[in-house]
Amino acid sequence: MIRLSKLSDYAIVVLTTMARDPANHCGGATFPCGLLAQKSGVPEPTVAKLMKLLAKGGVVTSQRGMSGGYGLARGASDISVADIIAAVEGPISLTECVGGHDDTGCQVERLCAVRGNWDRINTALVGALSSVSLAEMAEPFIPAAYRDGVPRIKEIA
Amino acid sequence: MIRLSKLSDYAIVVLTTMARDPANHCGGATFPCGLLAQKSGVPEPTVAKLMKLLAKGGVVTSQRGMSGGYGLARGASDISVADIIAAVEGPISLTECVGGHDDTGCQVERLCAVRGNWDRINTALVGALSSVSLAEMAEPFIPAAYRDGVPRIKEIA
DNA sequence: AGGATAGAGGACTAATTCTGTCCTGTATAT
DNA sequence: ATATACAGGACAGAATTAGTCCTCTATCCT
Repeated sequence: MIRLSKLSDYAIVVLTTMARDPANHCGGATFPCGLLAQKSGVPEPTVAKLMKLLAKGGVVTSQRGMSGGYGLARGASDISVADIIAAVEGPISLTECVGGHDDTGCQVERLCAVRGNWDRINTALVGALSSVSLAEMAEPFIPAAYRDGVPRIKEIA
Repeated sequence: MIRLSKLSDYAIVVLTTMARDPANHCGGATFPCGLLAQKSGVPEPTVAKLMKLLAKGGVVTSQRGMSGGYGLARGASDISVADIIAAVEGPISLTECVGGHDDTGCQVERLCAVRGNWDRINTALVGALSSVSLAEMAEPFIPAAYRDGVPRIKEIA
């Protein structure tokens, strides 16, 4: 299974929480870690770790001092899932030997003529992750049965 | 970094070796583990482990006994990278809570309204991995400078 | 038939990576 | 001045992965 680290998963959850919060409807709202932990259900130390990474990655802005906190660096539609993952986990790549890491001492290197071809897959992957924005992730999840105008139970009765 | 396990990486390398081998030009050739290890540069015990998984996943066929070995189950163009990864690592999904795992005891579940939205990303990811075939991975890697008909050094002189 | 080859299946150890937590230092608003 | 809140790094425990090995079964060749 291709795994996303839990940290990235949490990042999406926390950022989604921020994007959804009414206080952020005008944009620019800041939330301290404790509040984010409370609203999202993610443990506070973990939230703190996360936000530091996200701030460094330019996904959120930070404000120190009293009544400080973190806020989205730009609109939720302008933040892609790829941005978030890159901030938390570093550059997105499936294998180690993509992008000029000639010093990894890969024993198969001499015989491995596959290397360059991974680029295609990485490109496809990054494209897929870039095509989904935080705003889309923040949309309420609607079970398939209720999509496309299928009437609710109440309306059936 | 979204990481592919090393095993999957090796799988691509080994399968690529098989697809490229002249003996397989007519298709249906079988290679014992030892030979595959030798040709690919991947340690033999690892190759053995790999091939078992790939056989179980239907990517390769196995033939026991003397002069037996493994062969591609179908043409290299009909084997996608997604097939290979699925065989080695199990179902492709970025997060644990996709696909009805209601018993994982996810503490955030109640507050996590993101779950269903991961499907979009998973779909995009699987699409990306399905769109690249083993045959494409087996193509010799040509540095960008020499693509698109740029003459080789020899031809320049 | 008998021996040699080669895969099937599973168990196990070591290493790596990830997770989650804590501590100290610095900036800011009241 | 002081309390709040982020910045940065260090660290121990847990979980996963990697890699190896052993035994059993099937098939081919002599």
